[in-house]
Amino acid sequence: MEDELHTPAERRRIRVRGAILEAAERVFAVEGEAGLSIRRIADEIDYSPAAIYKYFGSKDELIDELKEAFFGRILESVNLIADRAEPFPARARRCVSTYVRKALEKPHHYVAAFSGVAPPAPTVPEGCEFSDSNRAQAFAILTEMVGEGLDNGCFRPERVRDTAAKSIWASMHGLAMMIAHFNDFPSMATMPSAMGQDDFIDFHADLIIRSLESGPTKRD
Amino acid sequence: MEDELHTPAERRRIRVRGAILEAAERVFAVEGEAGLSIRRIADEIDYSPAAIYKYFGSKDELIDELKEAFFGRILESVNLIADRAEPFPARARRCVSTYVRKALEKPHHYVAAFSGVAPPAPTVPEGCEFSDSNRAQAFAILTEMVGEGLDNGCFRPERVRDTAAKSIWASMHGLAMMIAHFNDFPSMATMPSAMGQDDFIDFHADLIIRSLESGPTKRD
DNA sequence: GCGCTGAGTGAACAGCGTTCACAAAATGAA
DNA sequence: TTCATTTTGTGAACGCTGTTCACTCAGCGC
Repeated sequence: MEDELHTPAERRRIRVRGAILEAAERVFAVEGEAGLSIRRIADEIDYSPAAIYKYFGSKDELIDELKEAFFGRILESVNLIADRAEPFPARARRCVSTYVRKALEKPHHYVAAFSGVAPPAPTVPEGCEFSDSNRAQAFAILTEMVGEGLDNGCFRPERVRDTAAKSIWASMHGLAMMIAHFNDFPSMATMPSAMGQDDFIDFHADLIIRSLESGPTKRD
Repeated sequence: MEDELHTPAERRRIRVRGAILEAAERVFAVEGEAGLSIRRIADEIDYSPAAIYKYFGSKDELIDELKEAFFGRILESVNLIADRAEPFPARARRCVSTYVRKALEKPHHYVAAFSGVAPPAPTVPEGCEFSDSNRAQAFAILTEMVGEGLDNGCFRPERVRDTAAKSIWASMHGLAMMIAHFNDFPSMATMPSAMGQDDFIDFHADLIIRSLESGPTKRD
């Protein structure tokens, strides 16, 4: 593809733009949306705050790019698992647990990506953080996975694929949010759990996939 | 109990405090955390911004009270269902769907309540939004429900109660967040779904409970 | 009436996102 | 090279935010 940009001006531009993103990423990962200010980024890269606006239309636009890129990386990892040669229900569980683990590598990113509330009216999606592309891809991966389970005879056929896919997404999203929010989940301070975080992710993934499985509940 | 406060000063104080909370609640429900400022509340109740600080230590403290109260109301509703005389797996599903529906009555409240990220280190829980009381209650309701299912023989006994309870919480939390974030979930713009939001909540609740059920997968 | 405690206020501080007029630099054309 | 044009970067400002502080004033016990 035509990725090479020739003129020095173009190369300088994408380099500075990259530096802005990189500084923002660094601060955001540690301090979250609260600790990230335009002036902070400007300090970090030795530019004036106004300079940022030559590269990004607004702070929201900049942050959206961080979120989308991160979410894209999550999907990439899940895709790698989904395409692997591995017996099916185990592979499905692995997709779920991979999604959750990847999301938790940058909790601030993940939580922020889902922190907006869409307007209730059927207006233009203004508050929505995700590009249709990322949403569609997440959805496509899961739908394909469910379809495979149905073809295998591994999943009950009574429900349509996309509904089940969305349900899976909701459940694994919920776990990622829970762990990100309560740092000690599942072993909360008020009521400790015998199970560690890593085992719990696997347990949860198992429950999610099991809810779609057909036949007697066997376990490996 | 001794709820009656006698002196006029005391009564005036709780009245003004209530007015602040009520104004904040009103603005917050419609415009979310972004639209809620101390000056806005002050305008709404015809006080000066500084006056708010005679009643609340900080804006965060005020908002935390809104979130906790709302979450408490959700739990109240779920508790009502949990205590009802209804055949078991159906009642369990109803608890889940009630939680989600209640949460979605004020999406801004619910999302905001879970939007923080806890610090990774084993420090004092500073960023945590929930009082131990609310967390513990949510957890207790679900644990008791799972226990009942185990005693019924309705649930598989292979896992401990509190682990399953937390898994349920995560899954239903995920659905509430998804719907709050994507206003059109589950029927997203890129890939429409045949199922409406209400039916989807029931479907998801069914999947969650089903994942714990023992025996052949029968449906009513 | 006197003193005191608490409610309420206006002004200010530091920080925020953003804009704008302007300087400096890089670019393309002659 | 020289000139004109476009792009990149800046300092200062605007209006907003949460919060503090010295201050006034009303209500209360004595």
